[in-house]
Amino acid sequence: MKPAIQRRYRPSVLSRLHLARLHSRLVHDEQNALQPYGLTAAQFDVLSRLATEPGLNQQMLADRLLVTKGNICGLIDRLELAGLVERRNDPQDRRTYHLHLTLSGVKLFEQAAPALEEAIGRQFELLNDDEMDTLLTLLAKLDRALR
Amino acid sequence: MKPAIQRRYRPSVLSRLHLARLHSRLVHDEQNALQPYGLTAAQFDVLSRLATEPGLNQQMLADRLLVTKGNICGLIDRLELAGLVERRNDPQDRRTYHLHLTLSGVKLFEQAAPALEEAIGRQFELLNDDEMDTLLTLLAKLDRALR
DNA sequence: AATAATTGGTATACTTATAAACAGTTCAGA
DNA sequence: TCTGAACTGTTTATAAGTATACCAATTATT
Repeated sequence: MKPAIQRRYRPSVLSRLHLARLHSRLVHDEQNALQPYGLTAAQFDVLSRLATEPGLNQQMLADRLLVTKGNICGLIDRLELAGLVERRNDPQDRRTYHLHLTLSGVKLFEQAAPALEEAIGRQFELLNDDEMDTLLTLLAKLDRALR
Repeated sequence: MKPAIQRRYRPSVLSRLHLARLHSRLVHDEQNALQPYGLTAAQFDVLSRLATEPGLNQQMLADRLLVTKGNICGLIDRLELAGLVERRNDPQDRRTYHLHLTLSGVKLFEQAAPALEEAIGRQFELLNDDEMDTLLTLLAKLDRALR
């Protein structure tokens, strides 16, 4: 039973490790919440974005979600196959598609969204209003630094 | 130019969105820092863990990194092929391997680690000591809630 | 008008991740 | 002893994700 060597990490590295592990756990938790609806986190993100900005094209959607258009292409393929999203042609520009939720896409999103919100609420319920505020401020500050 | 519909999110959901975007940017940034060394973030994580806990088996390593053993299997395959890690047999238990860095694995890690630390330092340099402390506390609190 | 540069979507190859099934090994207990 | 449960690593199928190269369509430049 030799003790593991404990490195002393610098505060920034320690924060980064914590953040990575927390993120991993949050994602795992949310996958569970979405599973009953047959959605992955990435698919939900697409539905969510298209619910608020219908008609986006694939490149713009990729920019919103911070992923590549190649990734979006496959995601939309699967969502279209599942009948949740449709590609509509643009009469002005034949390179592009406008993405829209189908009726069942809207319905599924409206069921899944509250379930996910509730799961997220539970994840953060240990924080009081002040702490939540502080966290938001710090995250925003870091976010700004990397843009 | 129709304005995008702005949903009003609850604080917990807003925090979660911020956190997801921040994580995405941090990862992207770190991939860039590791690229000169021919390492991905996942591969670096393996090297880092094996540097502090040599002799781990694949299941234990998977537990440490919060991933599955199936994932580790492929990761180690590639790292072994690159000559950075080796699998050593256990004379007592023929099911298991002990994982060790090779000499070049150690060397590469010792080059890449400071570069990554520096990148992480830059990511957090906008926070002063107090803020860093607060962030750590909040992350730890959330982390605990999900364990 | 002709050509060049940019843009949008797709295809391919690779890495990472999960879950589930599988094969061999170890070990506890009847 | 032998049988069954548990464990270790591998494989497979599926889903994301990147980077790169490509084609077709649009826009800018000369």
